[in-house]
Amino acid sequence: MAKQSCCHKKKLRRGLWSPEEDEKLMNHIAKYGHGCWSSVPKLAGLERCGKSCRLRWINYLRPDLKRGTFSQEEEDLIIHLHSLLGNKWSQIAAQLPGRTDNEVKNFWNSYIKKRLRERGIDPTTHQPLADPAATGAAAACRAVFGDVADLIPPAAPLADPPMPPPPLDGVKLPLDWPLVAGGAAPLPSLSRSSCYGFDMDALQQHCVPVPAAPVVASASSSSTLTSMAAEAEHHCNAAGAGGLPWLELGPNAVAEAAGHVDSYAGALDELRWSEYFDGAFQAAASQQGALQQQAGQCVYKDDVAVHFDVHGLSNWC
DNA sequence: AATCTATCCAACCGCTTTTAA
DNA sequence: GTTAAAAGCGGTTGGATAGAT
Repeated sequence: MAKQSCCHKKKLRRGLWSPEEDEKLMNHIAKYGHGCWSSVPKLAGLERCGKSCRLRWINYLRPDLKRGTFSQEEEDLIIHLHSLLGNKWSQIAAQLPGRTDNEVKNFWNSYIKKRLRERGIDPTTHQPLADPAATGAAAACRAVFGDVADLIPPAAPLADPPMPPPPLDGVKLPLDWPLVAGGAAPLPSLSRSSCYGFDMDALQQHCVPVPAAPVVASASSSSTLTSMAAEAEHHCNAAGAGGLPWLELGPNAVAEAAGHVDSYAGALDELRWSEYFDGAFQAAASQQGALQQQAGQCVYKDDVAVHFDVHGLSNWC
C-alpha cells in the first residue's frame, strides 16, 4: 500500500492556494519569519502541512522572486549550467537571481528541451542527436548557437595545475556587491502585495534582496556587441575582485565569471563566432589577462575544477 | 460553439541529506 | 553513535488555459 503524504495523514488542505491562504502565510512570515516550517501552518492559521507552506513561500510568495519570462542570457546560462551540472536545478537556480529551482526546471522541460531538440542537440548530453538528419541540423546550427557543452575540452590537461577551490564554501559575498553601475538593484516590483495589503517593510526584514541580473541588450547589431563587451569586461572585473555578488563561493559553486562571459556568447544566436571573438569581446577579454586563468576559465563540477580555453572558442567557426 | 490537443506551471510525492535531541 | 524530525531536492502529476480543428 502506498505511503500517504503528511497532508493526507492529517487531512490537511491540498491543491492550489487561495489568496486568503497566501495572505495568511505572508503576514505570518512578515511578522515572525518562517522559523520552523512545521509550526508555521498552526501559527499562521492554515490547514496545510509545513512542507506545503515552505514550497509556496519559496516558489511563489517570496518578495525577491523575479518571475516573468526568462531573458536570453538567463536561458543561455541555464543551458550552460545544465551541461555542467545536469539536473541539479537548485544549483542552477542559485546562479539565477530571483529564480526558483522549480521555475528553472519547468522552463527547461517546457521550453529549452524542445528548442535544443529542434536544433539537433540532445538536451541530456548536450551533444548532437544520433539521428543523422538531426545531426546535420546540429552541425548547421552550431556555428550560430554554440553547443555549450563543447566549451569544456574532454580531459584536456592544463599547462598549469588548476587553482584549488577557494576555502570559502558556504560563504556568501555581500549582496550589494557592485555588479552593475548603480550598485545593488532594488527589489523587484511587488504588485501582489498591493492586492493583499501586506506589511512589506516587515516582510523584507526576513528576506534577502537579490540584485538584478545583468542586463544585456539583444545581440542583433554590432553596436550591441560593444556594450556586451563592456558588460563582459565588467563581469570579469567583478569576478576578479572576488566573485559575483550572487554567487556562492566554494567547490560547488559553478560558472563564476566564465559562465557569464559564455552566456553572452550563447546569446549571440544570430551572429558568427568569428565576428564575436575577433571583435569587441576579444578586445575586452584580452585585457583580463591572468584573470581569465582564475575566473574566466574555471568552473567547478563535482568538486573538481574544470578549466577551458576561451581563446580556443574562435576556432570553431 | 463545441471539442480536442498541447502547453505551461503550481503543487505534490517520495527520497536523500542535514540537524538536533 | 543513534534516531527522529526537519529541510532540501528532483521527478512527476494534474488543472488551467490557449490554440487548433
